[in-house]
Amino acid sequence: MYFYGATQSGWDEIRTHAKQWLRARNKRTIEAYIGTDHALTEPEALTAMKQDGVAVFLLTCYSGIFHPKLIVFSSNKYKLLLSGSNNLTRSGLSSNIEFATAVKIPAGAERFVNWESAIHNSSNALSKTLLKDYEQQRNQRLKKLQKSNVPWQFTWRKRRKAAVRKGASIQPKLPIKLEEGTLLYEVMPKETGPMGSQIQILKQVAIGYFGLPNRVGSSVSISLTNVTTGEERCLTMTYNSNTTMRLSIHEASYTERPCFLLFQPKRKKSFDFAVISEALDPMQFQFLDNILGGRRQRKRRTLIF
DNA sequence: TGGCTGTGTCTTATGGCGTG
DNA sequence: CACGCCATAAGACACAGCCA
Repeated sequence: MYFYGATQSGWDEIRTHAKQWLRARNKRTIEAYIGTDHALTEPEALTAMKQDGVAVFLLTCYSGIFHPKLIVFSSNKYKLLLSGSNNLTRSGLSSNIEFATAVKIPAGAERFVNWESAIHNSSNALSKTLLKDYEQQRNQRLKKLQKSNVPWQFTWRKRRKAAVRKGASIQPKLPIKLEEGTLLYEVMPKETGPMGSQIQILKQVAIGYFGLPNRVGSSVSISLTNVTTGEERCLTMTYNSNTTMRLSIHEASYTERPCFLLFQPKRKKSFDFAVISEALDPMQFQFLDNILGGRRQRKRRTLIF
């Protein structure tokens, strides 16, 4: 496959099917040629693909922008080309308006074979060094973007927002159900941490919801599971001397904002959580935004159901 | 050649400070 | 009290040097 950009959530959309496809017959392989232009491709996606048995190549020697969105199924006789407008991203595979078409060509079709060969010659197999280098330059770029106050997402003002009427009874599908005990927490545009991963927790919420003892210096360890990715981790929340309490949620980085966090208690000091971002989940985001009153203020909005 | 150890670098998690 | 800027501790990782 050939993609201008690939994200972790995009690969998550197809990884189960890809792995099943690989296992179904002997000698099946997947090769992925991924672009790095505009820093859309997430290093985590490349690592995950490689771990799942995909031969990953990064485009390194070309002019212009590497822009294809193409999947090729090859057999001895034919090649089936699925070419479209979507990248290997969750929004491209699920929520965007995209177009794709399928074309069957003979396996030896000269012009396409030459194209594939040219792409292969313009790329390098993903190595630790290559990945690290891309990751570093991408992080620097994201930091610069944040510092320059340029919003990550550009949306034309004339564009109408996703329409979920206030008080609408139809609830969009959320990764975490809004039931008794669910915490809906707004992420501020410039929360702290190197990549904006640190979320400050309101005192009332830290004590009342996460079980932090009400005295300076006390701390609580909580286990967090991202219900979208399945990642589980243990984090510490401390009552700092300046009455701030924080959590490092790297999924709520600058690139995902504006966004909401949803928490649901599982066991004692153990919570499921999900990030609902406006860019990736516009309907869900709008729905939650409406619940909180529909207008972001200087202070964060939060609600325990 | 392989294992161990010390050192440096980078990333992530955590906490302090200034300010409104 | 809480938002946003920043610093730093802790841990992961890479790599060189040494020795068996």
